[in-house]
Amino acid sequence: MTVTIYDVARESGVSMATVSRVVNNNPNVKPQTRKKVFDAIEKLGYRPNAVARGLASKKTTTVGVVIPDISNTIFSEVARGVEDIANMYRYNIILCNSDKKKEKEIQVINTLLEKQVDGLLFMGGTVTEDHIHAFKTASVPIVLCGTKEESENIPSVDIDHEKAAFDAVQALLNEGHRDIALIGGNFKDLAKGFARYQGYIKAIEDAGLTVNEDLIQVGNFRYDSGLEKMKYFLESNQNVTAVFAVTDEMAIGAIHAIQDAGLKVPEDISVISVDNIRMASMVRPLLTTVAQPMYDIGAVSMRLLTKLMVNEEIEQSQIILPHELIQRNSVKRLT
Amino acid sequence: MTVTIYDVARESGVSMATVSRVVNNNPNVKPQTRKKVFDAIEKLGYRPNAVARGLASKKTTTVGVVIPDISNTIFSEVARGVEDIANMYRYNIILCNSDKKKEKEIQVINTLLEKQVDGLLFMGGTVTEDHIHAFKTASVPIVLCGTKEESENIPSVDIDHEKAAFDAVQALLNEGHRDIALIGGNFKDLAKGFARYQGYIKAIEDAGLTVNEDLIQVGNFRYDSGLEKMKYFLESNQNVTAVFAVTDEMAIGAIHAIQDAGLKVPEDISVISVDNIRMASMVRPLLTTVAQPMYDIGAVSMRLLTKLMVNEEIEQSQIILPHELIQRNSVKRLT
DNA sequence: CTGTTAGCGCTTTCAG
DNA sequence: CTGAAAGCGCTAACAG
Repeated sequence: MTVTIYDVARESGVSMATVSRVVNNNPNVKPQTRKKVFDAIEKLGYRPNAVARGLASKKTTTVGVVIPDISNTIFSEVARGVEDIANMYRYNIILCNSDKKKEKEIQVINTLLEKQVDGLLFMGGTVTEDHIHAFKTASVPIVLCGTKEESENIPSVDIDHEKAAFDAVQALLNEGHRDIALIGGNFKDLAKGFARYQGYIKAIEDAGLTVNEDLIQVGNFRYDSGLEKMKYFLESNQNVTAVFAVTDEMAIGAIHAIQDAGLKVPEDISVISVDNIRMASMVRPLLTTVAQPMYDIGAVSMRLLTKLMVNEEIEQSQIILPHELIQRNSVKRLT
Repeated sequence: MTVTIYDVARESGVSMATVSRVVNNNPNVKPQTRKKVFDAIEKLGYRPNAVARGLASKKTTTVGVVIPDISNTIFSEVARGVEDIANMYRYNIILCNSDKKKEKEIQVINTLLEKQVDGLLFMGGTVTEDHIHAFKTASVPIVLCGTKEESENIPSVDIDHEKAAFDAVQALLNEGHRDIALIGGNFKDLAKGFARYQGYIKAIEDAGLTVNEDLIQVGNFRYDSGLEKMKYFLESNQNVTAVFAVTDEMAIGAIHAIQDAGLKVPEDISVISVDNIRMASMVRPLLTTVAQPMYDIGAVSMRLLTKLMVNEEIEQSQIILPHELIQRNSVKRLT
């Protein structure tokens, strides 16, 4: 039924080894022989079986990717970078959603390893002891994408979230703002929740101001919570002239809360955040934000992984990508 | 180095076959034996090799998914539905971006087939003869997700794009609008481009009106083109009271063009579209649109594929999912 | 309930 | 430049 390498060998009058060589572009084959084999392949409609190849060669040319949620634009942009580079190096991607649930993460890591992936890309929240344990049982390289862990023993690529937040808040400070509210995220989320919160604190204190706890609310990174927390600030009559939201989505929610209250951004209140999702330039006013290079985070992670998979020399295994303030129209100088 | 089923067999004093049975939950194993085997597995840290299993059993429990662009929210929401259901039935997903390029599509279909996936989910634009040819060489089931092809011989799941557009335009008509502009998409895209255009035409004609070619512009489905085409209508002083954009993104672009011109939505011009992406409820005014059940399209496709993969009886292989008008705030009755 | 024995389709020494 | 042969780690009859 299915045509195998053996059939091709017989048809073209050579051995399996030779067919294997031509299929794998091994140069040690006489052109004539090569042609005979190609003809037979064509004639029989032969398609190499990657599973058999994987078993024999112990390489599957596929890498496992564990991602919190592919339908979340941040992650899907990262995933695109991952896939493009994977594709460039002829790897395929097995994608698994984890919803940031530890159990699920560990579970998918294991099934990915059973599938004999040549490498693993892990995107997610926090890397716990259990994760590290699971990684240790792997005999293939792993890189953390958009996260990192304390010991810095596992290769990773991310931005400096604290500094990004710091820069955002400082941009507000530079425009004369002093009463700056924070719409943060769960501190359990080390990167976006905690580090970005820290950046806010640090910027405020660096400016010689004191942090006002009343000006801090924590949401869940999403639009609705940004809207809700901003509404709270407005209704509780806090005297804020600017707000820093740790994600664009929350910032956009905040903008709408402000607008819904009959106020204007940035005339009445300025808004800034971190991320630069596509939507940031699809709102009115256009959102000023600190851009995190999503695509690049994915692309660079994958590139790093490809090197690791072929035991290439690595100069730097803890990569911090640069971020950049994108000035648009949601921040105004305080007069 | 790596521990195999053979090592476990030796360690637990049984045969490979028995180990295989307990690993695969075959009930024909005495509890005691089962326990011995589990102990050995635990002790040796055995992890089944899915590649070897795949070669021996001719099943890989993985399905290939070809998707135009995972970073596009529409597709990533569909992909989430696909993954959830795949996961539920213990399948893994190999994801390949195609950018809707025919060459790339055909190419990834082939590599997916080489990887011996148990089934294929194809999302993309148009299904050509070449695609059909590629599908024919496959010995595994295929389902089209968010597309379909003329002959209706390939299982598919999608919505009725023409009817969805028709309903959107009719909603405008019902509110008294007569001068309705269309911001369409490339007609080469049969589903979103052509079918939705047809729905517009049909609704206008059904209402006894005549189509005004001056009120038709075609964009590229994205935000910027919606903005630009609307700007054109505004500047060319067309007397429109409402616009139907074939995608939410273009509709949001149109809303912003209107607002940028100092007019209001829906007071001055009403806007409606089809899709209901998440962003539709993250803009001001909230976008009125005909919802296409993205997640379900993915979920149902995958469910259909799981049935096909186990040769289950299929009652219906051309599935049309329902769409629904979501009334929000971007449409107003013409007074 | 358990063991034996063929392969699955390919890569990879090792010879020549 | 080419061929023979030994697996890769597992499943699936088949026999008992």
